[in-house]
Amino acid sequence: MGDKNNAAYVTRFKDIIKNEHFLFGIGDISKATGVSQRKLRYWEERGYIHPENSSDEGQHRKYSHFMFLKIAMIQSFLKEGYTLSAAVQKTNEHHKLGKAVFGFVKERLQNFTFVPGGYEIDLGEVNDTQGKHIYALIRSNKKTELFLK
Amino acid sequence: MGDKNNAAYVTRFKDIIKNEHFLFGIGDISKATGVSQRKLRYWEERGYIHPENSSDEGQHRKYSHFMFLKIAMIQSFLKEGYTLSAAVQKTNEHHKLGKAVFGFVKERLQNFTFVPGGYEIDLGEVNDTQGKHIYALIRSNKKTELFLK
DNA sequence: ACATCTTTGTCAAATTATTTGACAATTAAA
DNA sequence: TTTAATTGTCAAATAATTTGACAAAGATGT
Repeated sequence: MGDKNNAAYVTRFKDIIKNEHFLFGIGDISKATGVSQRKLRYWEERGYIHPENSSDEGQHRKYSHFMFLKIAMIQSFLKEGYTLSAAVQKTNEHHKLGKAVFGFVKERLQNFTFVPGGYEIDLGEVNDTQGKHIYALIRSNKKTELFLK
Repeated sequence: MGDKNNAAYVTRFKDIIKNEHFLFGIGDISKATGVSQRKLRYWEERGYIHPENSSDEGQHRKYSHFMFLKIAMIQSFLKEGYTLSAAVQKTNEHHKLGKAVFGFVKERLQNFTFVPGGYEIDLGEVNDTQGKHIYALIRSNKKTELFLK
């Protein structure tokens, strides 16, 4: 159980991560994924990826986090020997996984308590457990533990 | 239980999110947080925030996701009426929460199953439950549910 | 083996975004 | 009211990206 201050902090934190909408320049994506800018423009030309730009937001390509994950995934399959179009197909099979995974934590973060070396995070109620919540105990240099309370 | 293909996908996905290291330009941060570039440079001057640059990575300021969260949090406190130094202090109280929260999901993602409208994600074993795992059922337009299996 | 197609690299000229330094304007504190 | 802190604006310079073009490399098909 976090105290009142932590609840406010979490509310603020949740608002930020829930609404975070950041974009990367092509150079940033290239460096972060190891895919050259030339490749990125070609993939765009082929219709595999899309920058996210509105007309009032500058003339440079800007990519979302979702697109970053997609690009990294395509690259990963390419490295495995897949052809480009196959890599794109494999990537698209679960193109919503990233949204789901990160969306999960953004939705489920209820509260947190500061503990020695880290945090205990309340992820909310678990079905069929008489109202028990699942907590993640996250400490530096230790494997995260999950427990019910 | 995901099948063999999904386990490989998750491994790849985990590798990407675990090692993701992306950086934002100052314009991107400014747009994403609503904090002007002038302000960001002033906060840097004051020692409150730091771009992350190595000498071989260009001359423009580049900020990490962690720094993005910090900046957004400071802005949030400022909007609440705190002085800049107080906002920074409040933000620094839990400067590791972001790392903990996102680190949790990166560490704990075990596997996933595609279900109608979304995914069922296995987050691994829960203490004192005879080896049961906690699953998140994430579907579009539905609240995420957690259950033990 | 050769021809064709796809993909990636390189480069120049132009454009856009960021930098620094400086000063002004606004806001907050004493 | 004065002083200090914070933010806005601007010019000149520099860095990063754009587009178009062509070359080079790699893959595919006959």
